[in-house]
Amino acid sequence: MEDFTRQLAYYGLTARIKRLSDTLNAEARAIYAHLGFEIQPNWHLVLLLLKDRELPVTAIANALGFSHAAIIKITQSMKEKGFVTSKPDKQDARKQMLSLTDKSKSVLPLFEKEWYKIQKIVKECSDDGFLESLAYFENATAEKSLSERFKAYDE
Amino acid sequence: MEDFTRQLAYYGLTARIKRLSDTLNAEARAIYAHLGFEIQPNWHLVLLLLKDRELPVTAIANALGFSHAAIIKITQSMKEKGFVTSKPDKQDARKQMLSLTDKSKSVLPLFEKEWYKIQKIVKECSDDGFLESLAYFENATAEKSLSERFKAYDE
DNA sequence: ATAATATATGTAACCAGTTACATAATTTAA
DNA sequence: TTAAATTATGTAACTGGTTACATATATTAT
Repeated sequence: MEDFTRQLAYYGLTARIKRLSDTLNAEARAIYAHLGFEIQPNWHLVLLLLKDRELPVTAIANALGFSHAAIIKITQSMKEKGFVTSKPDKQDARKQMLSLTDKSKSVLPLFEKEWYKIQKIVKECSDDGFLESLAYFENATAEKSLSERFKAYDE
Repeated sequence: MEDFTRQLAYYGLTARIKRLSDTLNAEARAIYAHLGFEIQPNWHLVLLLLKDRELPVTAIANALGFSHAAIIKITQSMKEKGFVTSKPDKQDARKQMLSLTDKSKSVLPLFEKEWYKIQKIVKECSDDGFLESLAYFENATAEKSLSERFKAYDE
């Protein structure tokens, strides 16, 4: 029996999306290993985000759609590898402003060259409407979540 | 800054897919809680798969695209809740044949009614090409993985 | 027949995220 | 101006998957 989840159409969507997510992650890891880059998936988001700005944890979490706890973990590993630093905000002592180190800035052009290739390859594997379809779904569920829609269904 | 990952187009795909996956999972949980169903996301895959068949662990793993270890964990919880049972295969003593219990069979029609609603709602949130786009990506990366494509890129 | 290889299940350790909770700083309101 | 509410960071416990390893059975080759 080949891929039961496809036969299920919308019933199998969740599982297929999960699988796709795991695949993309594993592939990113494989590519970084191949290149000898000591970075992990998702770090590129932080690197690109902080490229032109300095931001506190919560702002990064909001921009990327992760929990603040996740951002703390991610940036802590990035700190250990010397890619980011933090210093308390002068105006608001609660905030830790995160920014790229010189090391980051010096390797970023190299990273960006490879990310560009990856992006081309991902695009090559996507049909024309993929990003639009994804945005459509994101917009629809942001407007009214699936569970809210479900509760409203019978009324 | 609203959703930096969208600005990144294909650079942000992985993160958006991950987020979508997590959302779908959380929403499924919320709906089951709302309905008072004592099942978890992914269980429906196993229930539908075993509805008309008896299968060993590995076959389920292959059909659903999970590791066999994941299937063991999932079906163990399902056993604890009384939805599946296992018995050793007569022909091959290595295999544990998994099948639905009477309890499962009796509640399945009720579950299927609600899954139908969920499926309608997911469809409502998807634009026409979504499943096709997803299949396109799955096919492309199955044929040649992203990391293989990457390695071949420069040649 | 027996040795080597392959397959099936099960377990352990790990991983990257989550939610829930704790604490400190800031802002708002009485 | 002080109490209450909010916001920001950080930590702990949990979760649902993974890979790596161990063991039992079956299959293949000699």
